Amino acid sequence: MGKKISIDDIAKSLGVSKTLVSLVLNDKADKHGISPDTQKKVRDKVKELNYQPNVLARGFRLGKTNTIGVLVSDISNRFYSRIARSIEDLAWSHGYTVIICSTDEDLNKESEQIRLLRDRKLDGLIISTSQDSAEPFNKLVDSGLPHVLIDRTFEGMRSPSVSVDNFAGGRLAARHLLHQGYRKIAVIGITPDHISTINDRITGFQSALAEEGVIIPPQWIIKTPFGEMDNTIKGKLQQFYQAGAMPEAIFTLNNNLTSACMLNLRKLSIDIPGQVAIMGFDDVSFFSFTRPSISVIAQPIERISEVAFDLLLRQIEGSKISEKEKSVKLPVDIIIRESTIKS
Amino acid sequence: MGKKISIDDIAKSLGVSKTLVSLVLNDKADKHGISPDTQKKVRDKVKELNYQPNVLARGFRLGKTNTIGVLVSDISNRFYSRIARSIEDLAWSHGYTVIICSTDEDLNKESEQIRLLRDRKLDGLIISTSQDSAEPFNKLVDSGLPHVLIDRTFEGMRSPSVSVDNFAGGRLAARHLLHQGYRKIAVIGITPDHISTINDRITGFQSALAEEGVIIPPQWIIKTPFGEMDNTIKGKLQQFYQAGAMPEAIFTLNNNLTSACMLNLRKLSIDIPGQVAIMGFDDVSFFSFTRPSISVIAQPIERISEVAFDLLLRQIEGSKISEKEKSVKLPVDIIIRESTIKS
DNA sequence: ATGAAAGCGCTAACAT
DNA sequence: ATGTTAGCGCTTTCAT
Repeated sequence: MGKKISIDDIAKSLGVSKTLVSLVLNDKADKHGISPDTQKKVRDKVKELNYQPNVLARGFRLGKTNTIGVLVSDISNRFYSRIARSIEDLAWSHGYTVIICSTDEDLNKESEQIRLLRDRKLDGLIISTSQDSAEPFNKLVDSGLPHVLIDRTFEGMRSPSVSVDNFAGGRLAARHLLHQGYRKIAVIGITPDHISTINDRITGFQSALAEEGVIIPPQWIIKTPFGEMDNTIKGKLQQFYQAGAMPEAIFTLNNNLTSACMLNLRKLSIDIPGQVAIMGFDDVSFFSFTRPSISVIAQPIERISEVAFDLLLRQIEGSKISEKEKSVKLPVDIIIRESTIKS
Repeated sequence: MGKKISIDDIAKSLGVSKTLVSLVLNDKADKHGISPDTQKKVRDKVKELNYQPNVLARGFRLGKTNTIGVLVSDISNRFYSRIARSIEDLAWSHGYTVIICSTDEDLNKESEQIRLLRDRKLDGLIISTSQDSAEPFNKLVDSGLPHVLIDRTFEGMRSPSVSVDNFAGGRLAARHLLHQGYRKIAVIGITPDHISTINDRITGFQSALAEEGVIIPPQWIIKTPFGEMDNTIKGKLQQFYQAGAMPEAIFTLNNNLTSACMLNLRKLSIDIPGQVAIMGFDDVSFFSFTRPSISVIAQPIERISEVAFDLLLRQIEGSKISEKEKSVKLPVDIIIRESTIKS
């Protein structure tokens, strides 16, 4: 309706300078010794005219947008949507809005998105990366764009990161399975091959198995392309089934894999855990009421989000992050349900 | 590394005016009869210097940001995260980024977010609203901010909207349940009371039941506050159970309710569908491999997103939307699985 | 076929 | 304690 009120309008209607108004509005009035009276006058007028600062002009001037970006492989994946949700809450409470981008595990798409978000002068980025090397992030560090990697990281990377102890998670899973008496165990992960979380989970898993002299044959370490999950899993499962060479247990490396695996086992009328046990990585509320309910390694989602946001905010605000704080590794939990319990 | 290149830099290094460069960059060169030669020179230099336009300056000047907002009650709800994901893909393919906001079913929070996004000069909004009246949106229409409501709408509202035929969905569910021989049926929805989707589902459900002379007693129409789902449902279920007055079937009005209901029934060791049948609204992939798998009314998520984005884009681009197109209502499907089949 | 210059709304260095 | 002014980088009207 009414045309846009600018800072100038309110300055003029008060017979003061816009500097003054700007100062008051940005809480710098006291520092500049502007009298309480004038301050009040300004604030009153702002209310009266219902002045809304032009955020774009401000951002343009300052090169700051109060917006952060969250890049994940797929926002409709429950793990990431919960992370996004937590970050969103934290962000809003600090006056930031969040832009969400799904990268589809495509490293070029991710680079493109980072470029675009950078052009838009986002203040910072929280990224679960699909890159295959630390290099792009070391460049990011050099460029000075605040960011923190979550979930997936690289050895010896200079970017701050918060991840989970995937290796320990793998070990936890293996120990439990071993303890239940399973020895012939398959693992299902996703490609590409460089995803750190997947690899750490696998190596942790293998290391604990190895201690008991158990080795997973190569054909039982399955990796499926993102987007081909269902087909790959269906194929492999059928193949095992028809060959009469089903593993005794399967360790699925993220919640989508767990679901896809359950679904296809179900279709083949294979009993869980009677014929195959299932152990998943990532908990999802549904897993507690499927039948059987599903044992998982659970990640501390809220905590990941909190630490990541804190690390990001501190960078944005210009504080130095010490080397110690730079790579946070959070513990995981094992939740034992029915899908792995030998009857 | 290198300091930021501006349009001026490239103008100077070419000995031309920045007008010229701007014209070329915005594909208005031909209209202004700028020679192909010069155009090429400009484009080459842009590449050479790796010029990145300052999006903020541009947005400031134009009052346009190539950003749209998506407001939903909770981005970690699977239904909304899938909608968000679809919209995100569409948006990116049209050069837009998307800001996501969760409103927690809080109408004030939603208003606040709309205000903030408007201040940020977002080009448009796609909203699954928590408001209790059409009024704020009629104001939005007047204010000229492009937007479209999804999922939830109001009668006689002037904003474009795309929703699903919730009434028909309710009927479909009722018919199926009746056909299976269930008569004593409870319904679980969420508060607040004005959510159109919930109400339409209920009235549709009741209308089909009524045709067979079946009436749901008031105490079997349960509504739980968002955020209290689990507790409310647990309480009610226990109460029914202890009173020995379990309904024969329960119609849960969104995917979270369905999950919470399944989970608590499970905890009480109540057999589904033996003791109670469950029919849900909203499909989730997990529902096909829970045991029992869950019958649902499924919504066309991709389609909702497509239509909504199209409607929004056309507004942003300034085309008039005809009255007919303004309220799109999409059909729903019923997916019959095990949770409602009488054995 | 091309350029000069104004101005979008804001902040901050520099007066006074 | 308050004001003047110069820009941030871009688009666009109006000249030439």
